[in-house]
Amino acid sequence: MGIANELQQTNFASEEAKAIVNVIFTGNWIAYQQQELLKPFDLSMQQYNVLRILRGQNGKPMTVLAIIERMLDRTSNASRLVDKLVEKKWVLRRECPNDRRAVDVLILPEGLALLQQLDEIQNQWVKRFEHMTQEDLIKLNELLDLFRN
Amino acid sequence: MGIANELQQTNFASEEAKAIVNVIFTGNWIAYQQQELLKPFDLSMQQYNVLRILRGQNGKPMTVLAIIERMLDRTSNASRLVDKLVEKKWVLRRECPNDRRAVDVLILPEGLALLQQLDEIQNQWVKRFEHMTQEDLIKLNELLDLFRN
DNA sequence: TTGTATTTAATGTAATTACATTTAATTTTG
DNA sequence: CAAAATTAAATGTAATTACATTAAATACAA
Repeated sequence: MGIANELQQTNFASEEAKAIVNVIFTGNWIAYQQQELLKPFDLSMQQYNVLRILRGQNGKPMTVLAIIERMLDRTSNASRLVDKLVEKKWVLRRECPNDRRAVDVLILPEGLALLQQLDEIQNQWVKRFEHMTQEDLIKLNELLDLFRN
Repeated sequence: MGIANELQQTNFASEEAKAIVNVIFTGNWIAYQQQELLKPFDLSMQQYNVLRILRGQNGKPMTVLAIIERMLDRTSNASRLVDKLVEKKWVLRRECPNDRRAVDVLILPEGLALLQQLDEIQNQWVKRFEHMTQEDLIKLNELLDLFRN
């Protein structure tokens, strides 16, 4: 018996206590699935997140700091994350013209192509949530937002 | 502006896509808070989880494998996790009498006392969810369970 | 029984992460 | 302007984690 079922069975001190464990567990669970999905592309979730942030800029460059500010999972290692993306030729790094301390990062066509490919895979993949109604999903999102205040 | 607000603003491809990001993000967010809460006790979340599993045995020993099976966050490094708990004198490790390959792990009174102290802190801490009704929390737990199928 | 396979835990390792420090550039202040 | 403070990114490091391998004990099969 996995923990997935066990969560329903275990008796928690309170509904709050259960929600805390449930949110963490479900987050890890879905993160793991996403990692598996990205593995064939040699892409970590954080790298994927950075690529999508850069795509959102519509061609405009971003400094490393600006990237960090928008990352879901903030880390001071954004430099090394960008390193990996540069290595794989998905992004370009160059000195920022107005501020020589800063570094501009730009997504390359290869990176955009990769994201497009992943968009399609994700669209297929989310079909696993067909058992949830649109109303369920909206409510879940609302409650998670509420959970964080 | 943090990502917390940004989640509401960003336009996702679908409610499913938003839920995926939301569950992961909220999981990381609450896990971080829990880590901060445990930090003064020099206890990681995984160690805390193992201690609670052992408490659940009501004094009966468990093998490392049995612990792994019940862990929220499965890892093959349970050996090293138990190492840390032994170092801190919260648990006892001894050869399993019926199977000399296996190792029995037992929570010590010091470990139980630590957990009791943490129970109280957690009870105080969950008050931060007072803005959610009991009904909200139950619904959230249901939807998370549904999300995992 | 004896050799093979399996099980249990520990260990080796490479990569990742968190946290602090460093380096270089810019801004602020006197 | 010059010195001090701040900022941006990179780097060093120690700890953690994931994954594979090892070592020892047990189970199984010929």
